[in-house]
Amino acid sequence: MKILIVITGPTAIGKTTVAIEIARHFHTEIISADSRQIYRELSIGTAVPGPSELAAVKHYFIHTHSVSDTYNASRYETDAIELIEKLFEKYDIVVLTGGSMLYIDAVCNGIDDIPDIDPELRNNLKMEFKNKGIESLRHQLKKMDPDYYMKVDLKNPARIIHALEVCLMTGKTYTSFRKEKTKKRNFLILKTALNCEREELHNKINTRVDDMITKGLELEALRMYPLKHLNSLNTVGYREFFDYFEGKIVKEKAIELIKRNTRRYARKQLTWYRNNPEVTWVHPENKMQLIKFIENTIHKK
RNA sequence: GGGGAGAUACCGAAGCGGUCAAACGGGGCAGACUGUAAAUCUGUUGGCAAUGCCUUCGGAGGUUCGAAUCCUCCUCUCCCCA
Repeated sequence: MKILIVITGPTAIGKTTVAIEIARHFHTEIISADSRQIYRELSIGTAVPGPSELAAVKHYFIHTHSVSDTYNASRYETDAIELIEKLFEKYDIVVLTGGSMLYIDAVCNGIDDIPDIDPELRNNLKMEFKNKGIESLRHQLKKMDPDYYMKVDLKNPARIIHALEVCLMTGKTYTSFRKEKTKKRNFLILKTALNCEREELHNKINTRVDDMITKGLELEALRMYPLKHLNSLNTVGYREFFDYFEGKIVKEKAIELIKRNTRRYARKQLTWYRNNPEVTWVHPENKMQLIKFIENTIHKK
């Protein structure tokens, strides 16, 4: 039986270090599940593994794309599954690590097939939202896909726009694409997540952000400033600096906001799996517990 | 030493006799989530055995059927004049 070991958890908890130790222990490789570390222009602000870490274990999906490429959870699913199958020809165990919960979900459970959306169409809908407000979008969705209209969060423009763009693009309802069926994978998935006391996590986040600043996050963000409109740069650590560059806030405020927004991001990540019984929680210092847990599972199978 | 302004929940800040456990903002916490997901959106935020009860609006008294709101004294902060 092939096993995919998922190691996730909030940002700054120490996933990289743990994943490397686990991968070395089981003599295998690491697939990154991080929606921002895939961009080669982003290093400091996304805390990509350093050269020595990348040399210690082979990593995939780090710096593989450009911020101007379109990438999303569905593409990641396709790419990752293809890679996982290839790696399983060589290894019995593969490690998947990262904090992008939707990406991990796409690999574990699959995501429905929906045609690619024309960027212009999306833009038009965005403009419509800006000019006419959400009510106009709701009204259209109610007509085009009443079933989904009943289900969606009607206050969330992103959801409504997405459903609408699918309807307009395909001429079919968004509901018709939402099979919501969990895809069966031909390998076992072991879900683990790292976590610690909230205060400890906040300390880790603060020191990490300070560290990013000394490493030159400001300059990295400045280089990205001309591309600030890209979704890939709607990212904690960059957008706060963009506001600073535009004189909207002072630098100290930007740094403070990066810390706050990172904390919030960590909280959202925790919410994703907190009540999921499939997930085994481990303290990042407790690698032995994690290794034992994995070995026990292997022996049972 | 003289004059003035103010002390409100985690923070900032409204309220100026009942409809106040107290607007609003921030922060915190909780949650949703299927192609933008480090995104987007929502709820909650004195305590509890909770359609009610208890303790709160610097402190101590007082007026009143009733006070965060009025009066007296005290403590502290800020500003102006000396």
